[in-house]
Amino acid sequence: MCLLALIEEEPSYGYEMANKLSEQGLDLVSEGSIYPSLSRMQRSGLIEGYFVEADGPGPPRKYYRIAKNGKQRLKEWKKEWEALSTGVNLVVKGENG
Amino acid sequence: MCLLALIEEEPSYGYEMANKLSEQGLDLVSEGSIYPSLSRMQRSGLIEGYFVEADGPGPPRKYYRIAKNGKQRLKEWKKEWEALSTGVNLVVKGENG
DNA sequence: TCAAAATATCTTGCATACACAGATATCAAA
DNA sequence: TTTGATATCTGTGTATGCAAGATATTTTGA
Repeated sequence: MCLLALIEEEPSYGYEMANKLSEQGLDLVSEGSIYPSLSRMQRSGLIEGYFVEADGPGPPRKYYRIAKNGKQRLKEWKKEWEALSTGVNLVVKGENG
Repeated sequence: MCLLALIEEEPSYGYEMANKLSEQGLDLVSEGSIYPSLSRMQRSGLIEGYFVEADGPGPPRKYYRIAKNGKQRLKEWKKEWEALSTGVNLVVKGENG
């Protein structure tokens, strides 16, 4: 979901997304998770990939943009995340019967 | 973490915890996940189990109370959850570089 | 009396996700 | 020409989650 959310804001590539997530404290998400996840999302039609030559050093970057299905899926995922995090917060803060 | 948090508040048993979590909208957590998870936590010393006869129908209930290691672990998990949910919320709300 | 329903736990089988580690490729700078 | 930064991808082991079903006990009601 986070990868999709980043891509929705603006197209990006794996390496850059790993760094962005890491900046937000989500450094548990390593490249070994990100690349397979991006591949899966492309295969299932949530995102579209295209290559862009790097301006600096390094091989071509595989950029991804969000697809129509991806926008829909992201909306659902956000709702699910909302419900999940709300529920978890209620439980860990001890507000339950 | 949610199971531990429930048990810390007051000792409980799997079936009851499943219902409590479900009330908070966490009905993704089915019994097929809860019982193995409780067993693992007992095996690793985070919680302690004991049997209590049911007052209504049904077989004896396996109650769990939190152990010393469990309290410590729960504190860590809460901190991790805090960092994770904060990070995810920043990303899905589009507040990143 | 006997069947059904509610309560409660546990196990097996399957799929999948992920982290870790390492392989690979490209280009710039020293 | 070697090092370092950038960038992607893959293989392996482990953990985990769920669905589904087996099992047990007691109450309720037909």
